[in-house]
Amino acid sequence: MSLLNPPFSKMATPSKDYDFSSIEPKWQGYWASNKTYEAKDFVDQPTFYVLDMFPYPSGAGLHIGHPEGYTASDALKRFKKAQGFNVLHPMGWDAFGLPTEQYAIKTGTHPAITTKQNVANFTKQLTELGFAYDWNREVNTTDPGYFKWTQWIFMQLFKKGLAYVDEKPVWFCPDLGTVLANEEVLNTPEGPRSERGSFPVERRPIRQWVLRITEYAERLIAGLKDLDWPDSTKRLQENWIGRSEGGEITFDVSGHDAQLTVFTTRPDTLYGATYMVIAPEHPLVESITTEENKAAVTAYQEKAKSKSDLERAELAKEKTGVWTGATAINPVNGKAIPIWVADYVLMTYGTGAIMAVPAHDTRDFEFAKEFNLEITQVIDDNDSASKETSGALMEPYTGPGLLINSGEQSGKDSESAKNAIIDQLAADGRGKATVNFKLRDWLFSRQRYWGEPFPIVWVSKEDYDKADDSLKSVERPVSCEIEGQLRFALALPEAELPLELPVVESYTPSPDGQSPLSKAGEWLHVYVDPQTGATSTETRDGWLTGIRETNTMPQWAGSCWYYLRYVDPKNTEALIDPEKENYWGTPDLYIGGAEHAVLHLLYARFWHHVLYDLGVVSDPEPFKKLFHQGIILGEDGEKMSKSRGNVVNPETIIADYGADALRLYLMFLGPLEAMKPWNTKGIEGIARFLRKVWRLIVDPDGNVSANIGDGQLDAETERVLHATIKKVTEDYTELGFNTAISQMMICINQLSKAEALPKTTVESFLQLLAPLAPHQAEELWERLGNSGSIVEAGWPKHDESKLVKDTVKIIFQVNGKYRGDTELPADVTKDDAIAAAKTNERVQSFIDGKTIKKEIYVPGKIVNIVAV
RNA sequence: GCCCGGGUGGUGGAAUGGUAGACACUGGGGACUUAAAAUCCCUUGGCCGCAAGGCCGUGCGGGUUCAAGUCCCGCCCCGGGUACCA
Repeated sequence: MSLLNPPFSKMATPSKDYDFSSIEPKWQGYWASNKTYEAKDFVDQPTFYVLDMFPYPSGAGLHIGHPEGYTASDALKRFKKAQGFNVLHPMGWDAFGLPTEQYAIKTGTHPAITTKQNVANFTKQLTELGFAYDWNREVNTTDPGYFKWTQWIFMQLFKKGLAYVDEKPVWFCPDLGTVLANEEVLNTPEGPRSERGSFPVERRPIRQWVLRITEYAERLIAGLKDLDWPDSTKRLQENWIGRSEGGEITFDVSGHDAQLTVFTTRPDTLYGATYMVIAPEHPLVESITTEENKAAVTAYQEKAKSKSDLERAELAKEKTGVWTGATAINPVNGKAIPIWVADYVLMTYGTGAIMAVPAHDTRDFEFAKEFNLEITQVIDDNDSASKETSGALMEPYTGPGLLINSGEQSGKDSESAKNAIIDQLAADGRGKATVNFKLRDWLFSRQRYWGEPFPIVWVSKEDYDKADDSLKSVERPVSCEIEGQLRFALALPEAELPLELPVVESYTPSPDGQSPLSKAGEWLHVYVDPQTGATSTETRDGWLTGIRETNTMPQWAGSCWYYLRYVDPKNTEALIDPEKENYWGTPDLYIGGAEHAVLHLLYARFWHHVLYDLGVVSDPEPFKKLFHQGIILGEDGEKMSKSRGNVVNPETIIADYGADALRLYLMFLGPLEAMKPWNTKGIEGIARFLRKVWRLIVDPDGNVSANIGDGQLDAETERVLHATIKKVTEDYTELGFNTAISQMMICINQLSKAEALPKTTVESFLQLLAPLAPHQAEELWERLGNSGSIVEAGWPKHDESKLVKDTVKIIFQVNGKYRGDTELPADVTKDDAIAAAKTNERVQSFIDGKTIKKEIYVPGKIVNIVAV
């Protein structure tokens, strides 16, 4: 055999049988040149938009995880197209990103060049898997024609007052001279270290852009309600946003003209507040700490600063803290209570200060025990909490109950006391009901080269006043200190977009953590027309002196809205044409990994809500229906990774078995949403199935099999065929590919037994197979004498009447146990079925001499006789 | 700790409250072949039995039901997410 046999090939397929290595490229070329899967705007057909999470085109190429979700969407696309939908199934590249930039730092290769090569490689690999995307709609986040609109969206956020600048602590590694993302920092016994090189890292406050996602928190929670998403993902987002209702209460600090405001969800426990805690970073620490306590407090603050969040959490078991020496006055009972500093209180949540109620809060209880602080019970536990003989609590009681030791509030139940106490405080302006969110504003800048530049120019206060309002965030001007000078942010005019990245000599951030763009002198310094915002490198009369923003946007930016751009990818006038937006709507289905359950999906929803407010899109929610494909594990059941050496490479599988086999096998492994181990041996069964299909239609000489013609199908085979059409259609609709494939296996086993096969029968079968094994299906479709793509032939329909059997198998049970069965007419009556059961010998032997208590007949299925 | 998933043969998995193990993989036996590949047939949850057949069996313990892998209650184990959110 001519193809025998590359040394590493497991291929066992003679070319005569099914030569996928030539058939597959043939059809890939056919779909491309015939634009079989081109999505046409405004065609009078129902539309279906299926969206994949687009990949980051890494140098490593595709791994087996990519084809899993992509096979599902490709199959669904082909299925929907055959059913007569105008299908939009595009692909693109989330191409800004760290690895490309690091490669640039190492080799000096411009990231755009690397990106281009990687995209070419990914495109080739995706094509070889038979994914027929509408490449006319390809988008690339690094393409200026694309990021022009990413920048445009940012500009709208800026003008709406949803963007601001703040000094936020970020991880910085002096040895690497770079800012690191949280996930690039490891927690080691020696303290936080860089993942690469294991150098010490520290938190440094660096100027950052921040987006006010928290202003949309309420809407982002409310919007979840009507989404067809996995419940677990919805809950994850809900918890992430973390809405909690409570109140703010203001305490006076004794001996100071200062107040301490805390957030609490339990205002009902206010009488039990026996001390207060403020975060080490709290601004009041310096002013209220007494002389005697200064040294200890400062030392504690220093220690807290060097701890990572992770350490702070891990060391949580043992509570630490120091007293400031100051006290506060509990507004309801006038009691003076000590103010402590402790890192179990986070500056980033609420007000950075709490009232501690040790009797009714686990953390406060632990802390009070550690430092011997007073514990006053104010909610009656109804004797449910364990106590010492003295009556003191041995554990905090966090449940509801009646108030005790609470002055005039005593006797109220805790639920109604929450409002009552807040109302009481509100009367003197010491409290109000508030809602707090765990969600924090979105840190939206990176000190990197390979990202979208911000369309922002910084100018002095005087110049800012001269500039036209259309360039400003009018309601909330954005300002900050740059190089010791107070500066204000102006947006570029739309005509200046896209603002492209300058050519730089080095992609490494500067030693102080500034972006590489800060060294691009010519690009950096500009003059600005105060009226239009136009920029120039040369000054003109009355123009303002500005410097550009040197941070770049994070990778999330480009992926926040790409699904909109697919609808109108080449539009230079607008982000999206409203008529096209209206025609296609938002994706009917979004398939992607659960690892993006929170961040990507939340950020994209936020932007979409903003675009909705701006009138750019007609619906506030972008992803109505979401599906998470599972993860393919290595053969050892562990996560695939190079270090474990259990990585399965799709290219090798295609070389050995073909893309159709890989696609089918990926879907056959188990439910799409499940986490499942790869098993290379298992693919044999799929390869066998495909060969069987081939042999059913093509004889050993390569001609159409002699038994295919216009013969008559026997009744049982016909029943199986129609059952298969029905099941496969239902399963595809719900992405139940594994069971659809089983059913097709059952069908092919039945068909291979049939003596005569009408051509239409095998054609129907091929139509069912085509979404998953498109190459082979097209090839056989053609060999059967058809022209055009199989997808154009529509989708087979089952005939319910062919499914009806004349007889049904009735199971006989005695006391719920199987004791026999028989074929009976499908319309058998209850009495006849029971009578038949009683004549069965085995049934008789189990009911003989017993009293029949009950007889149950489940029509068409079961007779159960209860006898004792 | 909290929040999600999930525990079914040697393996991946299937099963609107109605014969548990479909469909595959692996293993065993056989046919074809000089041989191999490919293909086809039989067999493949455990125990007992020559057989007919019987008993047990879906993580564990209870419960509801004529009937429970499926529903309810209480646990155990595994995987993922999250981390003092006041």
